[in-house]
Amino acid sequence: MTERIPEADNFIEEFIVEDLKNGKHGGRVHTRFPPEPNGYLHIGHAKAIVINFEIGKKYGGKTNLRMDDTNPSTEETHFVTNIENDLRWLGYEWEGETLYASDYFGELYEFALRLIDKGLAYVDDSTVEEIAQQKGDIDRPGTNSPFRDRSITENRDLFERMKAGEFPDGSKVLRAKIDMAHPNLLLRDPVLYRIKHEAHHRTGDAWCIYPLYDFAHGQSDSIEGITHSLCSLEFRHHRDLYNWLIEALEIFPSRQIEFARMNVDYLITSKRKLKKLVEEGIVAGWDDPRMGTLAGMRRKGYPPLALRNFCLRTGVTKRDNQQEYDLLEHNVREVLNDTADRYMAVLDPVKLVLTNYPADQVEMLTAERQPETEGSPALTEEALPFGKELWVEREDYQKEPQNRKYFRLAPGKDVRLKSAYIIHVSGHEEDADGVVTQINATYYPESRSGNDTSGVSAKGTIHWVAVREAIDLEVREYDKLFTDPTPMDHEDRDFLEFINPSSLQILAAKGEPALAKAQPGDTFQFLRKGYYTADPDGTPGKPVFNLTVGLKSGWKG
RNA sequence: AGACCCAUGGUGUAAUUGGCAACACUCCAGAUUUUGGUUCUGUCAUUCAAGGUUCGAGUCCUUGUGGGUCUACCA
Repeated sequence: MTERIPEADNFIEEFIVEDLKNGKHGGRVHTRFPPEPNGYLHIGHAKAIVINFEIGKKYGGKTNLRMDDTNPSTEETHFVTNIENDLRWLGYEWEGETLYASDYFGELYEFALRLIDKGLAYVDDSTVEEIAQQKGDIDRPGTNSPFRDRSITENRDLFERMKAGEFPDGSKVLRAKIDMAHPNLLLRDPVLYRIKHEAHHRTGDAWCIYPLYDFAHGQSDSIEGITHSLCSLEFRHHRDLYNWLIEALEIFPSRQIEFARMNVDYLITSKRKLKKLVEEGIVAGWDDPRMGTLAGMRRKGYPPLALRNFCLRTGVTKRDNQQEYDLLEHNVREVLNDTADRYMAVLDPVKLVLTNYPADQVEMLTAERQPETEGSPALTEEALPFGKELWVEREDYQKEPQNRKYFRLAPGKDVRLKSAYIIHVSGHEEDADGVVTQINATYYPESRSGNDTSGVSAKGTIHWVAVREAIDLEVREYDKLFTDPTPMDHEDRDFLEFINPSSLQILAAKGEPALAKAQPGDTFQFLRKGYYTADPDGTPGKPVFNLTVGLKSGWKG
């Protein structure tokens, strides 16, 4: 077998390549994504998912999905299903079944016993406050617990009785016996097990003692034979404990490597804050398109490929980073430009009447739907009704344009109606307030799209919808949820002070009839406006569309 | 303040591990365009500071500066 090791693209892969070259673990690479099933996945998780799964894929390895469910108080099964859905949607399939740290409770308990037997763990009767007190300070060594020197026999007995349910919550914990003066506070006799007489979402009442993160995560990695355990920077200090436990327990040496989590402008990734947005009714739910959750971005219409590209292209390093919103949106547009079919919808309609067009005539034109891709022009398909009365965009009309380079509707202008005719604008009617109520124009009968013999040239092209055949659309125009790119970074102000009051505008729009077939999740480009995705709230009679991302506009009028 | 981590255009990431600092996004300008979209071309802009090693330093060393993380019976 001649194995070629792929070239490393970042420092984590450099470590992996190094391990591979040294023949470590027999050339095996095994990563994992270990969410806690107590909330919804967000863009930050997406980054971790992409890193873990892509590395697994790249180096011929495997990636597990493991629920880090060691705290019965906060975890629920329905989150598990959600996480699985999000992962599949993102485009990843994990190795085998979904795994659970709680499946290892038995082994973990044995590990604890092993530690006790080695004199490396003890049962402590101190209270939470006392333990915090003993911990010392950042520049003050801690002090030993009065229970630190219990005999192995006594520790074993006490721990077994903890498990048997003889003691109430909080009365005892199991602690590792390391060094109360260690510069890394995590090694000052960390708590390994706590008593919680609570039912667990999977193990039910089988246990009343539960391991803490530091005594569950690394051990789960070991049990699963994870070779590279990738996590975010804030776990750096845990690595010392992670390694200490591997040595003490003499178990499979998984290697923890930390990378910087991804931050994105205008998006928050704090579970607690996300929850607050939902609970205070600031957003419609966890899947509100303004949320940085995967569910929200899915509903907004972000293609999974765009998210993967975004995560991949922003790289993997150890420095704090703040990604620009523009880059996220660029990745979304890039994918959608290649994949979204094109339709016309008028978001802010005003009536346009073609005075020289027969009143009862309806013409079926053809429109280009598929986007033009390299080498193949846009395909022409699907009928598009045209008539005397049309809806056009209010902002596409100006009574007296100031800019000489304005090419859209205005008195005296010739403008192309996309896929239809060129028209000559004669003028408009307005109400007492000067608001335009109708635009009048004539059309050039020989200028029909596809066989234009009129000789008329129009600089501008606008979208439109035939009044009689138009269907009603509810269009939800989403904007950024916050007015500040980093609402969490203000020590003196709460992030809720930066809520964008106009992050959602609901529009009564007019769409071409073909749009009636839209299924929830379908994304289209509304010509000249943006990409819109059909929302589950829509009904057959009245589709609802969410703004996924707007088109860029080079117009600086 | 102790330990640990980090520092390259506006943002993010590269630089064959000591050999002409580049790519993407953004901005701006132009070409093409029946979407003021896409595509194409071009412009502006970068190594935290000081010292040292070296023919040569973004890269190695020292000191400093700035930022981050850590004192939950959460993960």
